Amino acid sequence: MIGSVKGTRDLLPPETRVWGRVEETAREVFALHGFEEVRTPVLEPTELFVRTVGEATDIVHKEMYTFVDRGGRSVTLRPENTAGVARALVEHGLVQAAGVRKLWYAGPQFRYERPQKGRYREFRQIGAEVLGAADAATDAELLVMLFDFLGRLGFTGLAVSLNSVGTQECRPAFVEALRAYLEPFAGRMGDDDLRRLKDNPLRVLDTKDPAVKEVLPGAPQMVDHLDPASRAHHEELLALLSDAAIPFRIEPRLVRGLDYYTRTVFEVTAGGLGAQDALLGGGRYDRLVSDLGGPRTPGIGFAIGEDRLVDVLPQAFREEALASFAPVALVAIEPADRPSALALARTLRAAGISVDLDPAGKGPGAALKAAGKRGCRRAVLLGQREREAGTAVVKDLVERTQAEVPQAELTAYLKG
RNA sequence: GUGAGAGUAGCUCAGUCGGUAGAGCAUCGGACUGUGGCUCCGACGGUCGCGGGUUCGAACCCCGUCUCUCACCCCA
Repeated sequence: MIGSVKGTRDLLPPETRVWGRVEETAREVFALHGFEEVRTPVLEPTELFVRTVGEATDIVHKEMYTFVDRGGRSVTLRPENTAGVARALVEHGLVQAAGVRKLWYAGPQFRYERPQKGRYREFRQIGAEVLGAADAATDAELLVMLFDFLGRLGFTGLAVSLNSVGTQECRPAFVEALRAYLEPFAGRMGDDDLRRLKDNPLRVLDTKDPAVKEVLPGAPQMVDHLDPASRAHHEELLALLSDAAIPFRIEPRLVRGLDYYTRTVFEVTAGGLGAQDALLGGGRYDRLVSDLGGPRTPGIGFAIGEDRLVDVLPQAFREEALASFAPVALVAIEPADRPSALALARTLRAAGISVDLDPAGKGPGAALKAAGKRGCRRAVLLGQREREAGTAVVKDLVERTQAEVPQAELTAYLKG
């Protein structure tokens, strides 16, 4: 037997109904906020991610599916989607100084990691990006949209964790201040934190080591080292979110794993996800487009881990989605009933009723049993008697009741 | 890349001291040729993840390997 590749999985019915509903909801909500869909290739030039996500990041360093294609080009299965969206906009000349682009996407991403709860090698993200707007109001509106989406899925009690990581100009000074503060404590650090201290001291703020956590409250904070413009941006965002009643937490130690973030960064965590508890993450990336050779264009976006989202989806939304697929089973009792069954199916479908046509053969008993297992809630039976009377028997498979209905009234009966 | 646990029928699992494998559910057939879910009877179904070793003999012990689960790392 050939199994699926490690860390990938098949999504099968009825679970795919839930995924479909989540994606439909995203499409609706995002459209209400003026976002349009964008689809970019799964395969991108390796250089795209090296330049944007950052050569020193774990994603680029050890998690990418990178290979040389038959033409000798180094290509990579995208580990995230923001770089691809930015690349596409630059390539097609769609970023102009004056224009604002609001886009969303949904699709598979790939990272070569050891699978565990909430983490797969192929995973799906639903994300949105705003390019061409640098103001705090844009950040706020993006988060408003995000919470509108989460709210429609039925999530309650979620809050967004917020921080500012400053800019390329003010961050180095902070990093040095942090390093200077942490170095005296190197003696109590394990190998992981020593490596972080050397390569990327910001990551030490994320440590899980209790001995190191102990000294973090005294560490310098990024918010105290922001340049005046970044500070003003941060404070304006907090005020706007308060006004909009978006639940947020200021998280001075929040850092992100992608190099391209500037100023605003955020994430939402959720219970029930195990150790990988980040449901979504995002932030501002004011240098990304220019780093790709485009005009200087600010941007901000988020990416939701769809696998994780579905994993902790509120029960009511899940149940509604599962119940949303319930075609009417149309049973031709004898082979002679097939022509009229086909014609009737066509009429019902034209009226917007989902019809699952059962093959004649094993008798109505077997057909009804099979229909119930497929999730049909109602069945329409057609046999010689009905054919002669111009009627059909409509059976409620849940209530176990039935009624004989004139075929001319069937559409109205089934819709009513 | 590191660590821990697990892999037996389609699914959930049992399998004693090492003696050539079982249950429930599901599936199929029958009781029941125009009305399902309950019940009863029967059948189908396994290279015990894979490979090697120890042994007269391995689902069971040993080694390797693959996959899954969880955690580290990292992130969505």
